[in-house]
Amino acid sequence: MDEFELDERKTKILDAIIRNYLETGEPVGSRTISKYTDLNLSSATIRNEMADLEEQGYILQPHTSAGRIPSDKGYRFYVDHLMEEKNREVSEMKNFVIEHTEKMDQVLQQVAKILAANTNYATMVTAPTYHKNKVKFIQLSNMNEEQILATIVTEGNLVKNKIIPVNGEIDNETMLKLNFLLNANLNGLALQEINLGTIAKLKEQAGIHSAIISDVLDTVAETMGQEDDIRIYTSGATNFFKYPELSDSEKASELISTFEEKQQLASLVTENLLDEENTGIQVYIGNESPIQTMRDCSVVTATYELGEGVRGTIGIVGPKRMDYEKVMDNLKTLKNSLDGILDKKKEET
Amino acid sequence: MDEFELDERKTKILDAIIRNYLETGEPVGSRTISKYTDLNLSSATIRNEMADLEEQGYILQPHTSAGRIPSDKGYRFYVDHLMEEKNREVSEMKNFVIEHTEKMDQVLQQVAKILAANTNYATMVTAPTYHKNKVKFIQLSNMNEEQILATIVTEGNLVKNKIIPVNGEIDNETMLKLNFLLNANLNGLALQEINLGTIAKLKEQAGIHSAIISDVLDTVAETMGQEDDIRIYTSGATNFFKYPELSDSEKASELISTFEEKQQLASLVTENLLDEENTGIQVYIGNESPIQTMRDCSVVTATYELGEGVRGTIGIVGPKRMDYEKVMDNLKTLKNSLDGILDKKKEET
DNA sequence: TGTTAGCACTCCACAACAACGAGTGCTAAC
DNA sequence: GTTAGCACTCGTTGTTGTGGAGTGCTAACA
Repeated sequence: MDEFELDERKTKILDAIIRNYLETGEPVGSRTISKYTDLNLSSATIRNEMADLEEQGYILQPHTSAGRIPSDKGYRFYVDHLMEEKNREVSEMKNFVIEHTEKMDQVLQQVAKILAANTNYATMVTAPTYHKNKVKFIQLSNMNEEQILATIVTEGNLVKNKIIPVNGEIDNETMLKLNFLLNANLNGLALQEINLGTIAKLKEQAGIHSAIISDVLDTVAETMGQEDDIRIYTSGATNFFKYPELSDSEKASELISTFEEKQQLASLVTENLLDEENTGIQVYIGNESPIQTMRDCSVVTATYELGEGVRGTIGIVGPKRMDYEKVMDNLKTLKNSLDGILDKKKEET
Repeated sequence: MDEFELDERKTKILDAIIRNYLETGEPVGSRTISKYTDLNLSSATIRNEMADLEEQGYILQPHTSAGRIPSDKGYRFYVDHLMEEKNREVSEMKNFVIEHTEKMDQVLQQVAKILAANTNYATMVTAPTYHKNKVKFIQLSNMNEEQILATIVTEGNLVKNKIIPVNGEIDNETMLKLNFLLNANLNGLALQEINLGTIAKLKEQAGIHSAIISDVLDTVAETMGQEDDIRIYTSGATNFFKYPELSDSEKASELISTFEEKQQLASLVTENLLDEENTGIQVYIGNESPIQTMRDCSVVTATYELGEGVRGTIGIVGPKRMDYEKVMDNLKTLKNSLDGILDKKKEET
């Protein structure tokens, strides 16, 4: 119950300190606050209050004769209680996304880019993964004597192909039979529902072609079980240079590396994606983040859900003194634009 | 005819200056060279020779009382005439690549990573593009009442899918006819060979389904005309920080941005890929590079050819004082490993 | 009892300055 | 043609001192 530790005046002062620091990035002194607020208090009084706030752990003094900066606890209090939540429009984005849903990867890259340009922070967007996704359609076709092509489509319209080598061409009748077999047994099933029983039955009915069934099932598993390669798009990694507290070459280098080796970012994502309840926005301040290199940063992520079970994450990484209001506003609007797009598209047509 | 401008002694001195500078990154003075070489000359003599070399444009003096550093012209001379070309083995890479040719994108990312770790420079690898590529197989299939799935496979085994909306299901007979039509008319053709005549003929034969043919042809064009989205994998962008001459935040930021916005790197690639003759290794020193942000860097690229017409590029970007011998050695070995892999694989099976 | 003015103190930032040394060009002697 | 010697240049590094922003504390005040 943090908020009961602070009376109204202390709260106002803390709010003023943080807002000021968010703007300038410089430690803020008592005199500044005395003028900045409408409290009509002298700097001396403010100093007393600041001493208290420091004792309670909301602010820090980089060195004896400097002003104060917010601590992680201070930021957390700000995000939880002080910040106003705006609700602007980012409607251009909405239309943009809706109009281009086919070329998902380019759209997501573009989303990351626009968001980075908009906020001046580093951004990441993960491609939607298809939790609870179901097989919609499977097609085997003869390509030539040595190869057949397997195509698998899921409910989320994710398509995957595999070229399967075979010995000698398979005649058309067998092909039709195999196609029928696969679709009859697998369509509408989620990955978890395809159990050993189903597989055994399939293979039995396929007779001598059971090897092909195996290959197809492998591809199905690969298509639907995405955990090994979440696609992550990033942009604006060099924005870290814009904030002196992150721009010394060691820190910047670490952070940018993390963005370059995109897989490291996955840990920011996975826990949120799996949590069925979580539909909102997460804020990690400093050490709250699961990624060590980001201990001097804040991370804000939002989970979007294009359609039933089709989820991805958008994240913004910046200095702890990031403009939380703006960032969360951006993320919310974006999330709202993306949520349920698949369903909306269906309704339209 | 640069080499006739320099007598043997001047050449030796220039060689010594450049090698020394490659190692240290510091301007090198006459005394150092006097000891570094086996010429048994005093520093004063070296100074005289250095004055000549400077006048001829091979070396530069950052300021009056500093040693000399190589100019672009100096590096060029070094690369063209002085450097020894080693031929070590990077055989691990070879096996690695051969064993994993299915998951191309992961392999290429890995290649970029290994190369970056090996050289301590920034690296880029472009996915092979399929020049002169031909249609191998086209398959349309009914997914449900509203959608059909088009799958296109090229000679290079590049597969692309498109979901095409239709009004009402198409009966199986029509489907077979359309499939036959497409394959009979398009198989074996390169993009350039699919002309208006072919298209008109196709549409005519398709009758009321000519709209579907249009959609399929669009997808074919998209699959084979790759110029808009060359996939580029990068690694080690933060290596720029390792070289003081590139690590000030402005320069580093520019360079890293260029690597992040991968599309900007495409200009390094396109000219080489299209040039049928070019099979070797390109070196761009300083302003020779087509990318402005790399004026303080050197870029070395190699074009590999997995199979007939299936080409990609590997590039290394580092400071002008990069270890050209090592870099070119690495690239050559890698290139040799990749060249003709598709054909080799065929022979194996 | 809470608020404020005043003051001595701390400590960082920054500029000025000096000392150093690596390297040069030039001259004169070998 | 080569080299020793020397005066000179100029960037680097370390020192020193000054200014200012901000603090904590004390004492006076409402």
